[in-house]
Amino acid sequence: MHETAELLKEHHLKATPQRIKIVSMLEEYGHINIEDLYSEMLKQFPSVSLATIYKNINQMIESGLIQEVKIPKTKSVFELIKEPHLHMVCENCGKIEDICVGTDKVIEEAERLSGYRIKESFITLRGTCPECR
Amino acid sequence: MHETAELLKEHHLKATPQRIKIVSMLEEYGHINIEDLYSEMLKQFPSVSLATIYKNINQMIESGLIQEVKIPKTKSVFELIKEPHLHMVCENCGKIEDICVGTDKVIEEAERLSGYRIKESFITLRGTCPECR
DNA sequence: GGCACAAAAGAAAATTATTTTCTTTTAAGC
DNA sequence: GCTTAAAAGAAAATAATTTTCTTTTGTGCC
Repeated sequence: MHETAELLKEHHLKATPQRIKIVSMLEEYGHINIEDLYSEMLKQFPSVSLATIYKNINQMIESGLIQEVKIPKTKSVFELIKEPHLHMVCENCGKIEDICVGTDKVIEEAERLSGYRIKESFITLRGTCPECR
Repeated sequence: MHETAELLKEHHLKATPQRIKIVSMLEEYGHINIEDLYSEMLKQFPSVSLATIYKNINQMIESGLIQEVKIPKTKSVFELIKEPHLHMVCENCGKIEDICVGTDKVIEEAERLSGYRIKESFITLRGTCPECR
């Protein structure tokens, strides 16, 4: 059995063709929004329902397989959960890239200044990518 | 004329009572979502329309007076634009606090690693506040 | 202070996004 | 292969946001 199916099973989700496709797309594209997910799915599953997309995305979030990335001024995208990273968004071409830079410093200082115990960090930086300059 | 009206004028927005109230609330609460904005407005303007809230919020965003803060797992809030800061969200009580900690280090390093020219940073940290521990 | 007018408010309808319900289909264990 | 709980799909329902249109009002100007 291929790995994507395994991944779903580990998260207590039945490995349906639609789900396998969703996860494959997340692996392929890294970040994808509902609209693109749906139109890509339609190519392979002409009768797929948007409800199926939403239901699956929500289940995958609940099971801890993926997370929503809310981006200022843009539609949310979804991504597989992996090691901590930050998001670079190009305001020109819309591309989103992960940067695995140590965010420990900000977190540490914010924790000290605020007295909060920080569990998760969501960092999105906007600017222009090298190709758009 | 009071300062809030001045602020609106500077942003080329007519100083209507409804707008003055919205800005006052943003000043008072710091962060507020559409729902709370609406229910607070209703107390003073019983016939205010949700469309008025949305239209004004959008105009204020366009004019650069406020910005939307998209928070993972929660409704967006709006805030007056001021000096750069990050957001601390308590996952227990939902409180949102601004922390004016230098985020320059991450930005600098992300810029170096990614080759992007960064213009804006959106940093949200989730955890538990001192009162909830 | 009163007038003129563009802009804003409010009401209702329209659109878009998301969720729910219900029936049919299917993956997974035996 | 058979059973069954879970998932897919279709359609309706709900929620969120925007648009349209008419009435009202803030602002500049006299």
